[in-house]
Amino acid sequence: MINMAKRENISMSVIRRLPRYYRFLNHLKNKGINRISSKELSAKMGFTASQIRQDLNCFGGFGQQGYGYIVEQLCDEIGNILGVSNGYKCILIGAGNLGQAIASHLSFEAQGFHLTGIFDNDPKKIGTNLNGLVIRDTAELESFCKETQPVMAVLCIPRAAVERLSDQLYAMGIRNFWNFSHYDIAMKYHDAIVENVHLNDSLMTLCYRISDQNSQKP
Amino acid sequence: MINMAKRENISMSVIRRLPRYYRFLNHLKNKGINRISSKELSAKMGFTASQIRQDLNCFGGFGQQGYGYIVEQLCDEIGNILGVSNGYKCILIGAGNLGQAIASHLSFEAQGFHLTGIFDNDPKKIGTNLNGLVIRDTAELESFCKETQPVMAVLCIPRAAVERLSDQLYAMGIRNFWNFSHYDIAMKYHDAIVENVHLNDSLMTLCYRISDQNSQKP
DNA sequence: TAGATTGTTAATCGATTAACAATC
DNA sequence: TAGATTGTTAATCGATTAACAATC
Repeated sequence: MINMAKRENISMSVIRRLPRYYRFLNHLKNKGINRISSKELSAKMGFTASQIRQDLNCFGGFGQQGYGYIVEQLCDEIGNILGVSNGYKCILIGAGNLGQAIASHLSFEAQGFHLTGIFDNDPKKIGTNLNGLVIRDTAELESFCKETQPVMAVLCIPRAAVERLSDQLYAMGIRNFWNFSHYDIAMKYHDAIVENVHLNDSLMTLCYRISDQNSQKP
Repeated sequence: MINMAKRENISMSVIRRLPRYYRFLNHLKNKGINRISSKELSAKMGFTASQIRQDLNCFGGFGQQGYGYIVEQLCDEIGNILGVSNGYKCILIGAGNLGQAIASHLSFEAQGFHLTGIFDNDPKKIGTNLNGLVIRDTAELESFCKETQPVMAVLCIPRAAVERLSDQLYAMGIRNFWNFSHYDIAMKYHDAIVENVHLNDSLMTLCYRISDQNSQKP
């Protein structure tokens, strides 16, 4: 809705850098810094100034020639582009350690989403409170979704459970997933948006890099 | 150590795909599948067959012409490349929700690392048990590291705490970090390997993609 | 042997960087 | 105005895909 003028097929490489810009600019804004040039930002963030200008200009000309960018304005602009105040309704499935961590994360820090329901199938957990929300029985999923129409589901359940549940969620109209399981859900649905957080993959990558560095030493 | 013959400056794009290969091949192996061609794997994983062959050949010729790859052999080979049985000693700092989730994750699922210590500065947590390890006072960090020489540190603490602690960890010889904070630690040390998991960034990316798709609908 | 599929080289595509005219 | 820095086009670099000879 906002400034869609220029936007057209933004590449994933650019999209993945946006939150980083937002993070840094927010930090500068809170520190009371007013103005910044792409060159200065480049030094702070480790991107080239050229890339920063290139990235920003996918969405519009936010700077002033000869002057640079106004931190607060640019920050808000990127916030809007990201949709930090969209408040998309979402549900979280799986209230284990990870689910609990994500739930508190979602309530306190994250923006752009509004957590409306938490589900688990452990009788010990059902009915208890987590960050101001009562944990519901997975059996209630269908009625709950019919009523509240969540847009996104956070999947903090094991692989096998996702294989079972994802079809149900899809059938209920959910097309967006934040997936923490090892299951590659994106292969299944052509019109779903899936953001994966594969912690194991991340850790293995680190392991490779450590091994690799060690083997390159004399 | 193993098959370093071909390996030379592997790109991050390739490295990030390795755990995914490992995951899929492991799954096939467990299902008792013996043989697979790059074409079949391509259909399952959503990479092109060409890319799969290209990737694997960074490390060696693991296949047989006219036949394909032996699943178990290829899986083990990639496991070795990743270093899944290296058992690098590591410590975890921050036993909040996320830290707890990661600790159980590390003990049960992840490979390549061995968690030897957990630290927090909350008196309520210190001394309690988490996944078979006692939570220690952050004040003991130095003596503990001198004694056990961990190679990697998992950072499950807030940004401000990382700013303070990272220098200490670096001074104690730790050069590898699995960083869950919003602080970009990699900018600080030229010789550190940092694997970031920025959950907020991931979530914001998802938010952007949802907004973007909605705005492109009629 | 014929068919299949690899390993590898060449072609294409996309992303990053450099350069510079426009302009505040 | 002169200096600075953007927005944007062109050049470079790297990653992916296609093609095919080698060979099981």
